[in-house]
Amino acid sequence: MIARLRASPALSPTFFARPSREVAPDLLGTILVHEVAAGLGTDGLVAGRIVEVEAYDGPQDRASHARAGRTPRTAPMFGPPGHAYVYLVYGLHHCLNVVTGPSDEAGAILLRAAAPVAGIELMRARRSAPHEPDERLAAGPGRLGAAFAIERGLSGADLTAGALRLLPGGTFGAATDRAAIRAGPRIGVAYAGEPWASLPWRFRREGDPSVSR
DNA sequence: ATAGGGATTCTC
DNA sequence: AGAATCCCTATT
Repeated sequence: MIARLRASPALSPTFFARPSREVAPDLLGTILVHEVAAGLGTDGLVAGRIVEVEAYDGPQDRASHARAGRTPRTAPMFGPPGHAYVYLVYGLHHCLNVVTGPSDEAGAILLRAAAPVAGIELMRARRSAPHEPDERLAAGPGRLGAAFAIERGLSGADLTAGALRLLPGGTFGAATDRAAIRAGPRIGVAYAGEPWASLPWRFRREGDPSVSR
């Protein structure tokens, strides 16, 4: 399993070069992999199947971090597709996004939850959650960040090549069928006002136990 | 320089 | 329901 994950080619930049709300549902079922080099304490490979995402658009989307235009923190959102945008929320949790659309047009997709497929004990150790069921270890954007050892230094990293990457869905096990995808409003964006707060830009696999609560 | 607040999670 | 906790962004 680990060897196959290491050998699999990642999704290409062209996959991400579309509007975030179009890429978002296609991300369900893809596999997030992060290999951390030995010697850092919590080294090893972890992987999980993406089961929940949220699309964010450019400055016109008042729920998006791009609403203030290009700033030091959000610069990756205006960069090339397929790269990471990482931020710290509430001073506590690191959240991982994938940048979409062409360079100079802001767009990103927040990875909100994944079903663990490899490195499960490593995820449990990083989360310091000895009694958490396997399927809940990356159930939520902050939990996913901790389980996958996401940090701000990864913001701007290329997710189509490198230690942190996304693999196509369907390669390992069944592909996610479109009928099982459910759309709804994004979480925690009431401050954006209408219509942004109600747009159905959160996508998840219906009934999957790893979706956030 | 400083104030206000957040794309969350855990515990009480 | 409330706390934890840091850094971003806008304003003075």
